[in-house]
Amino acid sequence: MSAHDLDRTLAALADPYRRRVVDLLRERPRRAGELAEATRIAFPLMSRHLRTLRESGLVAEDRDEFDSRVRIYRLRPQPMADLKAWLEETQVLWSRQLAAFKAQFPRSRK
Amino acid sequence: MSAHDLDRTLAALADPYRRRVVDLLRERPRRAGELAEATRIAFPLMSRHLRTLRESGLVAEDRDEFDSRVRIYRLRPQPMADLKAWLEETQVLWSRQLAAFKAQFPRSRK
DNA sequence: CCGATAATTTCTGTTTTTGTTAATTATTTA
DNA sequence: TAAATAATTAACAAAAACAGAAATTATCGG
Repeated sequence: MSAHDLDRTLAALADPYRRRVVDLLRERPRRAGELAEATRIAFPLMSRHLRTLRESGLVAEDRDEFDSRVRIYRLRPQPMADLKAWLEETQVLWSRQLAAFKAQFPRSRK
Repeated sequence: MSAHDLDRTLAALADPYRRRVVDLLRERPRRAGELAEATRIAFPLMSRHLRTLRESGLVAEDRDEFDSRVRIYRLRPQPMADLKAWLEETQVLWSRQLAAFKAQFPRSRK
């Protein structure tokens, strides 16, 4: 996972509509049209947001097995897992900072 | 923590320079000028990125105790903790999806 | 094959964000 | 108090992201 990937993930998640889509998809996969209606935006607009999400790797598209006009979107776990890993790394370095700080003032303040 | 806050956090993190700053700050607090030099960008540009980070709540600014021209930036934990919580919520809903899916096909595929 | 449906792409104008350079503010030091 | 330093704000041009409307593609059902 490169730093560049994290950028794309974060940029994709930074839009309110797109985060709304992710919020919907984490419950279950949904059709493109369903996402547009639930979000109250025009189809073409949703379509472009979905493309952005696809290109960032956050979602994937399947076709409905009975009607292949219908595109079903689902969340892909990897990008968000990578993001979470980065956040966790931050927290590790953080607690290390805190430890170093405490070591400077060893006298506990009881 | 509102959805709006998450947007600001994500938007702030979505820029490569700003993420570089966060990467530097998670090791230890640093002076504004130090951040500009380490990132190889002009001071005014860094200054604006720092403002964005400040406004998102990701960093805070202190003055050096001996020279108050110097501004020292440090990371604030809350926004990233909130973001992590959102990611974890996603993973919970996720595993629920997976469980529901498995329940539909109870026959394990030995 | 034809009309209807699901969704995407293209085109275009607008707003936001980004980077540069110049000017400004606040503080320290001589 | 004047020069130097640390950093920010202001002004402006270039680049990118956004949203709406129209046109296009692919597939289904009769």
